[in-house]
Amino acid sequence: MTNNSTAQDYTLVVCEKPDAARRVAEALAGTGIRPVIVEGVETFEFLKANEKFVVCSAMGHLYTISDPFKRRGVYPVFDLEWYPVDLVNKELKQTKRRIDAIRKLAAGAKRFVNACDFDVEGETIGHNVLRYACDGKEDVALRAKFSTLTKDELVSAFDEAKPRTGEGLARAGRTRHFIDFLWGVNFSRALSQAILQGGHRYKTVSVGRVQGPTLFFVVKREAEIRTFVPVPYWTVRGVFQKNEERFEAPYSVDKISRMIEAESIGKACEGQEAVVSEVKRSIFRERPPLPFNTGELQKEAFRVFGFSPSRTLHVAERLYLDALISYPRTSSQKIPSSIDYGQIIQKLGRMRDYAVYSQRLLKKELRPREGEQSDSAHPSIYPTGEYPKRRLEVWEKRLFDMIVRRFLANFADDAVRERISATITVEDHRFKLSASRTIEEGWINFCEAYANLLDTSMPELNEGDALRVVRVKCEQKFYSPPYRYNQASLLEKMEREGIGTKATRAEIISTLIERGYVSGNSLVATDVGLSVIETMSKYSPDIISTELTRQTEKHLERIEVCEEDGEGLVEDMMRTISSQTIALKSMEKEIGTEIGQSITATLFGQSVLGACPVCKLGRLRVIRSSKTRKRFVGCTNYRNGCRASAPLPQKGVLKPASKTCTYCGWPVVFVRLRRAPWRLCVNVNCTGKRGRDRELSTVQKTG
DNA sequence: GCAAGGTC
Repeated sequence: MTNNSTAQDYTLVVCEKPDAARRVAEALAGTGIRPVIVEGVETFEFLKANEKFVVCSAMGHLYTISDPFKRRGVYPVFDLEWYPVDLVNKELKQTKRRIDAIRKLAAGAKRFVNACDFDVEGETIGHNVLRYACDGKEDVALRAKFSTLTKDELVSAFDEAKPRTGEGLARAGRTRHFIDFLWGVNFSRALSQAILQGGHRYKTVSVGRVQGPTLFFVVKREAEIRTFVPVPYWTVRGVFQKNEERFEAPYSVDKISRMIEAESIGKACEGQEAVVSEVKRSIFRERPPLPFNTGELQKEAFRVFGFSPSRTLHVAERLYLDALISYPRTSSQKIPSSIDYGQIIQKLGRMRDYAVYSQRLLKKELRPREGEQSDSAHPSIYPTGEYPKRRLEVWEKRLFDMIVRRFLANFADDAVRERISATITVEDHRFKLSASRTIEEGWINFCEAYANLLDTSMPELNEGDALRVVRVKCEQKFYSPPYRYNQASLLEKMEREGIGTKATRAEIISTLIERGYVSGNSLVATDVGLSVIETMSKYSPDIISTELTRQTEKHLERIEVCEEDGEGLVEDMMRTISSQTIALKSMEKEIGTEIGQSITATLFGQSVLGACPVCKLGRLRVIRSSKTRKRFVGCTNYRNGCRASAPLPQKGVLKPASKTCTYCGWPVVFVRLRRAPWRLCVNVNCTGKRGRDRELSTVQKTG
């Protein structure tokens, strides 16, 4: 940068977040930084080689796209505009202050530097701020490119900053915003409208480029489980005796597909002599676990504490805001030397729980184990060494401890383990036994509670030992269906498929749960989830396929390097979305009835008795009056005028029958009260019931 | 009361 400024001139530096602004200022100025509050927002002023700098920051995206008309019932919408996020989401007052501050500072600035994270979203954040808050400075601003917030890198990034270098990146980012809004908002509106048209009450139903495929993963798994046919197999285990000790060892083939084969092994071995034909000992090293990135921390906290990924991210966010850990949204598995880990380890040594480990590490050369993945904006998640200034909540303490111990373990020695495996031979059949144990704890000692390595044992066997075959056990088993996803394994699947980001995957899973598409600890696809997927596979298979993300990414990469401008891509997508939503709209009522019914079934579960014979649209369900606390049958379509209702016995367990009443078509329930279940058509006017009404009223009186 | 992506 040139140095021809007067004292009033200044360079305005725009960072992505407050934390980055402070570090940029510190790196460039060294000392002499003056914090200045503008519109309630902290900015930093300093002189560098006699040139004045003001560093300010956004707070993530300050601008977003929206439908200018905001009529949620109208779809498809294609005319979208960029807006300050506080106009779209009124809760975000903070971002308005940020924009005001930047606007004020921009008025007096002579030069502009975009110093947001150097990636697609960062470039977009900077571009939009320069364009909308600084009156079209996006083309004249310089771009400082850095991949870590270290002093050396920041200094050279500013020395080499050039204008118009991120155009492609910004265009890719802005296109991504458009694409996600077009697909997501249009189809979410279509589904929500359909449900209203189908005669059901309003319920938020959504799909999107990431939600769609993620839900589809769960639904596909659900289908695999429901259609799973258990196939039998047999296992064979030998019971052996050495001196007085009896023990079991599994056959060398663990699953045998035919019973006759398994039994013939038994027959061949029983009553025979067995010999320990081989004993192998091997020593191997177990390397320390890799540093935490967002996904690994979420998976580990789920495995050990049962924390959901979104809870983990929230707790980590708190720890970060309290300066206890580094930035928690990162892909990196690196611990760069620039973070001065020696000092951190020393500081951690002042905490009682970690003193021993700290001392041990400081005696040796510090070299962390690192993983392959990196992140352009941040290193892995590590403790800062700061002492908590408030009393941490139990869950915060747990996560903090897990992060500290993982960090310390990264510098510790390998663990040394021993594995023993023995082969027992009977005629020409072999049985296998093995065990492993830790010889030198190394890093395991640093995080014993979290290490996932068990010591196992086996009887002491030596080569040549003669054994008695006491018995051979054949057992029939069945192949099991695949496991349902849990929140951690679904997150892992999203990572593998490359959908969502480290910061959003957890949130998207939470959204699927909130929408009622999936539920439970092991994620079961609900009826709503199933019918949303069924509908979309008919009308817009694109939005539930990972292929949409794949194709989009391919185009975005070309846009990034200016081989494509993105306009053709967006137009193509608009045409697709247009025809798909029109097709869906023509079937709105049918689709809505279907999804609406599954919503009712999912939300009210067993309380739904069956279709309403009066309005034909709603479903009859058991309702408990909030006034009288009594239960009765009502129609889910009550809001739209259906007054179908019926009294119910107040005592006893109700179970809907699968068939309707042969006389009147109303639902039938089984009532179980003390004695055997009693079959009841809920319709008081049922023609098949003459004379039996007394029965019902008697029960009601007793209730 | 709609997406996904930043960030608090």
